[in-house]
This record gives sequence, structure tokens and C-alpha cells, in this order.
Amino acid sequence: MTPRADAERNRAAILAAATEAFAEHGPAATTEKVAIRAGVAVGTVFRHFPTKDALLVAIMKESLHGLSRRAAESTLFDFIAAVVDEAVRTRTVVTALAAPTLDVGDALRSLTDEIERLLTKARDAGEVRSDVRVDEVMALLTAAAQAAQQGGWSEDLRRRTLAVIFRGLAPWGS
Amino acid sequence: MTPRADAERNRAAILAAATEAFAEHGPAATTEKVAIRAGVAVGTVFRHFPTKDALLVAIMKESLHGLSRRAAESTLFDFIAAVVDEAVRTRTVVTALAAPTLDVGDALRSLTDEIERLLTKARDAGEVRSDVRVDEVMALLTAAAQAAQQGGWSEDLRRRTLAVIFRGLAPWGS
DNA sequence: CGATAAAATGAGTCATGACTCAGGTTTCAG
DNA sequence: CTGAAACCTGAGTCATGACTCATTTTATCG
Repeated sequence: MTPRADAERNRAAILAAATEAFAEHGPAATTEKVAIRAGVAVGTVFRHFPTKDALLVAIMKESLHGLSRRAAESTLFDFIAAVVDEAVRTRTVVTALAAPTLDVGDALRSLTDEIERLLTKARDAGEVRSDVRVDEVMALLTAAAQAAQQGGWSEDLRRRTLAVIFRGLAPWGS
Repeated sequence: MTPRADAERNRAAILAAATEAFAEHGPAATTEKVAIRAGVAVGTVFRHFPTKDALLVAIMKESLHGLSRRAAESTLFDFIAAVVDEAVRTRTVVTALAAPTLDVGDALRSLTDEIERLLTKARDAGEVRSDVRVDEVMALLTAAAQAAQQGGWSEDLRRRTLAVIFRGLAPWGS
């Protein structure tokens, strides 16, 4: 049986509201605020998502899938720069990349796979040293995104810092 | 007038307890827990530090000064590695390096100065490119420490990730 | 149209954790 | 020794925020 029309409408509104709220305030965003933003009562939010974390996880998965999609049509360095840029704008990316306790299913795994593909491509193109593994790349990506966000890195600092990282990934003399 | 003997004793106990508690749980450590650990009542903690943040700031300053001291007798790369190692063990370092809202006075400034000295020395020794500024170094240090801690980087991952960063800081072909 | 089940509402419950303060205890100067 | 000032105590206050549920509203089906 398909859900009632208003239920579906509200669920969508809640997801949209939560996306904005978590982007602005991170996991600290109140369920109450999400409800208000969605034009709905708190109870309704909890009807659709049994737990605040469940809602958060839903948003995080969306965010991670979005990244995977973008990774598919990008290059390694461009992708990393794009993620760090977005991290400065919305808190969700970092929350998703660096939430050790919340279970995002295989969304992170998928993203890692996608990045591995970018890494292989970059390696084959001679843009990255052959001994660099995905681990480091994920670690560096997460680190940069997280620090950039919460340190409020200026665009200039972002550029210079990423330059160091990119140089570190590149083969000698390239 | 010098404070009463018991007051001084308690203050020291509170600082010691807070150091441990914040190292283990970060800023999330409860004032209550600190009090228990210090063998003292909550009220006593608040008598010595008007606010939980005041206590936290005191610990953070201590931590930053400790880092400055260690920086004075180290080299840039060794120092960075040491800080990241410590970050994995105690949460205080990262809290101190990456707490944008808490006012640590000039403790961060001092550390930055010390690191600048290390940077200059490394540059003169030809170990670091001449166009690298302290900003990037601080940014990379903070990023690595933060991510290492909260991602639980293994020693191996730590080593490989720092290798990338160090290579990025180094001049070509060194 | 009703009837009814699904959904929404929002005031209320509960847990947590920072902070207070009236009353008891300890230190120490004289 | 002794009394006042300085300290300490810990139950209680207050704010916050997740989550509940009795009651009311609404979508949908015959």
C-alpha cells in the first residue's frame, strides 16, 4: 500500500529541511528546528525517522552518494579540491566523512571505491606516485575537509595547503 | 595574601584531574567527573574555575605551552610527527589546536612563532621549499592531528600520510 | 458523502549537565 | 587556643533537547 499523499509530502519536506539545517549547524541542529523549517510538528519528524540519528544518517548517505556521483565525472585533484570547497560551505560533508559512530552502510565504501578509480587513473597518467594507496588519499581528503571547515580556511589558504598535498602525491619532478 | 593550603592543594588536584579527563573524553568530559577524579565536590571546581570553559582553557593553555616547549628542541618534521602521535593518545592537543571559539590568549600565537622558527631552520637546511608559509604548516598540522585522532589512524596510516605531507613540503628531488 | 485508518499535532516527560548557595568545616593569625 | 574568614559540600535549580502519546485532523475508499 502506498503511503498517504500528505505523508509523502511531509517526508520530502523534512528531508529538505534537515539537509539545510545539518548543512548549516551540523549534527547540532535541533529536531525542533528541522520540524519548524519543514512546516511540521516535532512528532511528525519522529514518525518518519524514529531517531534524530536516523535522520542524520539519511542525510549523510545522500551527501556521500552525491560525492560518489561527482567523483565519477572528475579527476582526483579536482575532486579533492571540490570536496574541500564544499566542506567550507556545508557541514554535512565532513559529518559524513568523519562520523565514526554513525553507520552509513556502504555509502562510504562506495565513495572509497570511486576514489580508488580516480587514483588509479591519476597513477596511470603519471600524476601520482605509484606507491600511494587509497587510505592516505581518504585520510588526507578527510583531514583537509574537516580542518578547512572548522578552521574557516580562506580560499587562499585552501589553495596553498592543497598545493602541498598535491605535490606530496605527485612523482618527483613533475 | 597567599591562598589557604587546602585551596591550593585542591586547585592542583582539579587541574590534574581535568587534564586526565579532557585527555580521555575531550571537552565532553563532565565537570562532575572531574570533581570526582579530583576527590572534591562540584562546587569546589566552580570555586576555582568560574566556568567549565575556563577550566578547559586552562588545560588547553598548558597543552599549548607544552607543545611550544617541545618545538623549541626539535625539528619541523619530527615535531609534526610527534604532535600527530600525541593527538592519537590524548584529545587535548586537538581541542587546543582546533577550538575556534575558546580564547587561549597568545598561547597559539607562541606556538605558531615557535613553528615558524622550525620552518625557517628547515628552509635554510634545504629541507623545505622556500615558498611554504607557516599558515600551511599550521593548517596541515592541525588537519592531520585532528583527523588522525578522530579517525583512529593506525601507526602505519599515520606514517604514510605524513610521508605525503612531508614530500609536499620538500623541494623537488630532495 | 460518511466511516475509518493513517497521519499530524504539540504539550508533556525524562535525562543530562552546567551552575548555585545555605549551611557545615578547616585553616591560620593573633 | 579561638574566632572569623576562607573553603568546601552536595542537594537543588535551570536550561536544553530528544522523544512520547492522547487527542485531533485528514486522506481515501466504498
